[in-house]
Amino acid sequence: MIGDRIKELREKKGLTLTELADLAGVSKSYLSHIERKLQNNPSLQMLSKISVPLETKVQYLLTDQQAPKEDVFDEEWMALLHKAIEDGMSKEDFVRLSERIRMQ
Amino acid sequence: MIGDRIKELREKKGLTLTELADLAGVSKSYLSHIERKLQNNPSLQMLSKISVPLETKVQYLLTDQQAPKEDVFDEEWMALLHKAIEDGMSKEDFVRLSERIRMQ
DNA sequence: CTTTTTTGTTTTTTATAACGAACATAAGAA
DNA sequence: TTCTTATGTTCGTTATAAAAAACAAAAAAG
Repeated sequence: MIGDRIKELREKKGLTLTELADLAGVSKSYLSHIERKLQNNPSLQMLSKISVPLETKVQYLLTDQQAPKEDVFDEEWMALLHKAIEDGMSKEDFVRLSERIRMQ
Repeated sequence: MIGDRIKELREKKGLTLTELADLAGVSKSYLSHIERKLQNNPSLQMLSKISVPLETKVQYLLTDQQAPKEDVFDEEWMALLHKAIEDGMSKEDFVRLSERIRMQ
């Protein structure tokens, strides 16, 4: 549910509800309602505003963290992989290092 | 913009505006407004309803029409990443790992 | 051709998202 | 202790998302 996701990201950033509301330019009353799921139908613009101080994208607000298997390759993963490849990571590099990390 | 995206997917599926509205359970008047961008602030529930007959996800409605993810990376990359994730690699792990590769 | 049905648009109305202000509660400072 | 100050909640209102209905234009059927 979107309310849980927002609260989770907000607290991960160490922001209070009031702080996030101010930074995002939305009312804290409504943010409170959303987080407690008294309302759970925010608009795109609302989500877009909130995503800025949370330093994320609207899409990521919608992905729940216990992603089902088919959802493993969400947009965020794709972005990360894309950037790594651009930075010069080869498949061999990846295999080598990921195995080493797994072993330790 | 979301209206263009919806119209694009609707037409790709060969659906009329009225058909999509009926299938999704939303009013055609509002759908018309959204597609023509007279309104461009739909709610999550609205997008969720529309995503069903369009056979897509809300997240994908929000992504602009770049190449779908399957086309960006090849099968081998997908398999490698999939395996690594199954072995417990988190996004944070991946970022650390790719930074190390970049540094070497 | 005329009539009917399909398409999307415009208008009007209703429901509710979202706001601002008042409020409660607790934590910290005096 | 009492007085602020920071936090989130509840209340009352406003703005607007979304529906329903009426409409226009075209396409298809007769």
